[in-house]
Amino acid sequence: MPDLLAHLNPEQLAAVTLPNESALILAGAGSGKTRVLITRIAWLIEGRQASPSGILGVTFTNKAAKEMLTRLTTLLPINTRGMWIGTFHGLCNRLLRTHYREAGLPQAFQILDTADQLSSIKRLLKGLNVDEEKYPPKNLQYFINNAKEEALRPDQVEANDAFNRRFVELYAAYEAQCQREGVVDFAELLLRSYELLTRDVALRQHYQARFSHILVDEFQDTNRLQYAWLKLLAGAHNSIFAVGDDDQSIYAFRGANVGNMRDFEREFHVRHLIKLEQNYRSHGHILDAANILIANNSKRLGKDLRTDAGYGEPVRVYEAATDTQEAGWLVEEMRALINQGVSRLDIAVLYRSNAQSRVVEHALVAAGIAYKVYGGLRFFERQEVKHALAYLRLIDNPTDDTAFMRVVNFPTRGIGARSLEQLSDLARAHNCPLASAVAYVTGKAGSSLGQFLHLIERIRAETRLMNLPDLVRHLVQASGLAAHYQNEREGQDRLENLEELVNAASAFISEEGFRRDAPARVLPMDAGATAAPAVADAGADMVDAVLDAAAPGATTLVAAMTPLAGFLSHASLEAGDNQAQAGQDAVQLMTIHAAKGLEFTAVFVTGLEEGLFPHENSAAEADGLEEERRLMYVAITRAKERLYLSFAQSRMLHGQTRYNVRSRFFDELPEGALKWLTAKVEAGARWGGRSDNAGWGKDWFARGGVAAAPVPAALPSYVERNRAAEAGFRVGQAVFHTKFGEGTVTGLEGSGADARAQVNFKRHGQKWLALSVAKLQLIED
DNA sequence: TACCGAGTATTTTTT
DNA sequence: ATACTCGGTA
Repeated sequence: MPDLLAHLNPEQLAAVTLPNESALILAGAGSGKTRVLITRIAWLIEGRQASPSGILGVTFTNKAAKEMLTRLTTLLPINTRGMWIGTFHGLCNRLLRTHYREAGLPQAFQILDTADQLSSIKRLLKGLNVDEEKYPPKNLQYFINNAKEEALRPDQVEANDAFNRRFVELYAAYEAQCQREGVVDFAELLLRSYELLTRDVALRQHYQARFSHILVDEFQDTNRLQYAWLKLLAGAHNSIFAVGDDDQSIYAFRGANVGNMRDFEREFHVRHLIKLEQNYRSHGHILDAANILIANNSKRLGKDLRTDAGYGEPVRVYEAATDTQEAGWLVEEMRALINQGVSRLDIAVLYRSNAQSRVVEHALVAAGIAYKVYGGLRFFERQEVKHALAYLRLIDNPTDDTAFMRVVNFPTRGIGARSLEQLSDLARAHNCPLASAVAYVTGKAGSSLGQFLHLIERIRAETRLMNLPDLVRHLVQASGLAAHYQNEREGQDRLENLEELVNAASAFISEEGFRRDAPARVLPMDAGATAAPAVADAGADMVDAVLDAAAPGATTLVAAMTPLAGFLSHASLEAGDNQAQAGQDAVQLMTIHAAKGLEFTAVFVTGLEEGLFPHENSAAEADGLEEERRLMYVAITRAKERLYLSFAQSRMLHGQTRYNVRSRFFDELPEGALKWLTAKVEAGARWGGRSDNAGWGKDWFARGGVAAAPVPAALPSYVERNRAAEAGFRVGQAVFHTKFGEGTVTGLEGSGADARAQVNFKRHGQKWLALSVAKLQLIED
């Protein structure tokens, strides 16, 4: 036991050894929060305060869950199998797989990822003849997910106008469609298991009795539903050990609710709020910059990072004339670092938005420096992989219409849009899956559809006793996917990915502890679509059958899934790596969001310009600026030894040159920690005396916004821009248009007769208007 | 059915 | 600039 606790600092030690009651650990960047989390688990188990099966560890990403599990295994010689450690979604999937009947789901229910969900919604709208212009599928998707994350079913959503009432109706129709097809989306995983535990008292008590210790990572990122879910599992007696950092909350835009931290403190009567403020990552100047910057935020729980490392190098600041020059400069700095022996892997270029990577990439290519861009398509999201998965889904669940539609005519087999429309009409008329509706289609269309169905049934029969990798391999051939990509000019990569899918299946079997020769599916489903009800009724047998086939000692939880169902869940829940090219010693390029949780010896934060970072859109959002500042805080705290901040006076964006001012964040950093590589030009001097720094209201952006940006006199558009400004047009300005009504200027561009203003109208959204034509009136306030 | 051109929309993203 | 979607035509 002493070993376990050795090398912990006093705060870490206090956190790890807290008594069994709910606690909030405010863990700053680089303060060893993961270490505390896993040491806490190990300490609980070693001291026999908890058994492995009493532990519930929740994270947001699969990566974090995996790391927790691996580090735990190195720390403790025990087997971690009894523990439930995983993502919210992964754990909910487990719960629903185990209790699919109580949850009202078919055993082979499948998980829709975001793209699947969207195509499901599009199909729904088409079937109902809904005007997609008026009710854009994306908006409906957002509406549905939002409602679900507030734990609201259609009958609970408040709709005050006809428009929203229609949305609610469509939400209800979408739910019915998912239920009919035996699929759940991401939010549904959470909501279903939340409702299951709410409704089923015995089940709830069972799990409450089991999980005496609940530990949550990245607590600041939880949404309302996740918080409610945790609360439900905790019940009256279990404790929650919540670790998080309100200063690193950067996901409000997708529903994260930092307020959960305060609610948690209050509702769980947290007596111990422990702050981990000792930072083991960054040198002093870097930390100072981070501390001073974040102190500008008002809604904080409060925390200051400190380090034993010296001040180290100052934060270097560079002002470039253009984005190209900025990229050129950073490549030179990078060269110097590499010459000093810094590994390329230890150098990162961070930016606010993905579009900014391009100019940096160009410079790196020209300089011959290897680099890696994060954020592309992930493995399981590639079209060829999704096609193969759709076949797999159809084999496992014939009622999955999303999968059906995806591959019914891929590779092409002469089934056109007309036939499919006819088919979906029939399916709707008979209220049955597309696969079953094929029987009602007559004529030539009917026979091609019949052949497709026959193909699926044949593959299902042929693979009945196959293990998962063999099944996947066989399917890739039998479906015609392999032949299709062989004939395609650019198909080589896709073929390789399909081979990789076989490997992924193989790896999945090993990782999950399935016996290698266990069949991928256990129950015969050869009767096709009509077999679905029988499958749903066969639950207990199925579990026994899989248990029998699974590795000795495998948990029921894993065994409650067939290898195929498990693999399909895995594919939806863990989309895989999203790096462009893996391997090799390469410089890392990514958005700041993607960099959260990572650290690098040297970090370049680029594009620090008003409008870009803080992003102009954040002006319109509640607490938008504070979130941008937290993002900046995250960016700064990624750096261990060297931090470079840069901005450019002009930048190519959306095919247009924009002139920006340096980010306000420079004014919030301690001058003493900075070293300006270019002369620092005072805001006042640049702006012809305009250096108002009033509070930020609805026009905070206007102070440093695009239109007000000082432009070197030599640049051609300067005079015109000024003229526009003289006319009173500036970003943030409220305007009125006779047709579109009230709005706010969000951008200005062009010159003379071409001068245009971008206006965000309250009722009509964003529009570009030519100033010479549009009758825009200024609204004074 | 495949390809082309017009139109459009470009903050951040995990599950 | 660019990437993606959609609808029309070969």
